Amino acid sequence: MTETSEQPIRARMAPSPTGPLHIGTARTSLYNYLFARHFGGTYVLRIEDTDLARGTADFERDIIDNLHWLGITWDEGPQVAEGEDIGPFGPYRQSNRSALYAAEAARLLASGGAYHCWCTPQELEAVRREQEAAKEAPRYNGRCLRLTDAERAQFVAEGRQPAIRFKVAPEVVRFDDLIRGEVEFDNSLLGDFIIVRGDGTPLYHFVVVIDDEKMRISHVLRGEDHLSNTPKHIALIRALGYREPQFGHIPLILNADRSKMSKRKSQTSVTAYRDEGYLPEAMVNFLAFLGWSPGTEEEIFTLDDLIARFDLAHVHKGGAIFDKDRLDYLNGIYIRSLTDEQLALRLRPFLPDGLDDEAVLRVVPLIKERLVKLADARELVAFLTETDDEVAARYDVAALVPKGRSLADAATALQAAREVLAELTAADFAADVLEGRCRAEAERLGWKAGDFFRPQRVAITGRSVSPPLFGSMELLGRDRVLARLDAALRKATLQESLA
RNA sequence: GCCGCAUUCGUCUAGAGGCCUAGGACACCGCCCUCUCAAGGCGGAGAUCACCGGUUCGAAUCCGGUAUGCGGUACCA
Repeated sequence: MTETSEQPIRARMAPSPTGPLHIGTARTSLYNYLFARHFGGTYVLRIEDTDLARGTADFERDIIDNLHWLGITWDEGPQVAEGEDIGPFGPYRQSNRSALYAAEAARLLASGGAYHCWCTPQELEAVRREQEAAKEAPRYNGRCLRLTDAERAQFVAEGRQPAIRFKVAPEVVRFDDLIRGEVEFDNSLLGDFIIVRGDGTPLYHFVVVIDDEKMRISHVLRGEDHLSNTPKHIALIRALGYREPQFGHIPLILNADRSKMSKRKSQTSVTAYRDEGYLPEAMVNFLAFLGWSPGTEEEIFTLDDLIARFDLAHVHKGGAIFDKDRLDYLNGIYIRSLTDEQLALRLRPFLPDGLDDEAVLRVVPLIKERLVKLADARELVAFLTETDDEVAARYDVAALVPKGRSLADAATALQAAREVLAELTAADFAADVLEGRCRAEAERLGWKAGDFFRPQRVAITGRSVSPPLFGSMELLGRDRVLARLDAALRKATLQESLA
């Protein structure tokens, strides 16, 4: 396979801190990580913060934190936001590498591989419009390549700051994409492009090539949106005398309408999913399968499983829609695979402080298989922290009444249950005991158990959907259960007397 | 417009010429279980493998064309 070249494998992720960690970036980072780890290679994090205003520190922090959250680790690069770089090829933030870029630009200028361009944005825009009107490919017309010394002097005198433009050789560029196979482009269609702005800051296409070379990157796995950019990069690589890494372009993650996943149409920040209570295990498993499969029917994979099994041969070529239903399903699987102790720990940040750690651990068995996301726990356990009044205020008396029964019936059942439960001591208030008593009572009265339990469920939790009734009662304790039953009884009789 | 890439159930996918009357999973529907809701079990529906034409005894799989979608075409990354 092509991926096992003699070169040591070095892969990288190169996020730009222009926003919080994006789902697409996370997936690309994951694939690179899996690839590097699978082959025992080195993984590098490079922050692409060329020419970005301040305020990016927060985004860098978000990106690094969330990559860590996903379980992705790297051998070189900043390990924490604003932290020191680790690794022999730093600095790993492009904002700290300006001198390198300037030197390489000067080298290209000296060799004739690039030239100064004095054209203003307005002039370029005008040319572009003309070309479009003439139905030509819009590309640089090469004016500044043919400038006379006098013209050049004139621009300098005007105080114009030249950009640096790369001279693209008009040749067909071919490369063997790790995922798509042989791809070829005609670079004569490209036109010379700018690599350094008039203000001296370098552009993406230029710095990415320099950094990948200087950081000895052997394999560049990136989104398919870069496929068309690759011939530019190869042209630059050749002009600079660099070694060509292997390129692989992975399919895009799509919005529901099949366009490239975007903030406008989808929830794209990893943090947002994290805040909803998705588990990193589920996220990783889900993301990995958006564009890759092991080639079998297995579908539950931990990060380590993925490292062991990941291969480029099974990476798809077509894009994949981000299907939240499937993420939900996987999240449930991973939630249920945790021990109660582990789940309690993960639930902690999602639950009110009023519930102590002990209480959280006790309620976990009741809600575990009812959780799609960790945040769902809030509503499920609310009855524990709500006051008796708050619970009573949540429901209408009609909710107490089982189908086919009257309010008077419900009151009777409630009263009967109250009496049976009141006989128990606080110490005997255990789910199995409670259930036994209530079932016996239902039978004695000739009620179906489910119907008999309904008014109690509503009275105790304030909701007609709740965790298992008797477990809930046990957690609440004798006094509060009786108080809530009494409150329900009062509501019912009050209603009856009004009727 | 030009260039490039892609195209199997609604979705994620298995599939590398005969094992495919196309398999799994999610979602959906039904039944079972059941104190509600879930979880779980069982079953159902759902894809003329984008289309057309080749190659071949045989094509979802190979070739060509078309269509559609997406991406790129910036002094964005």
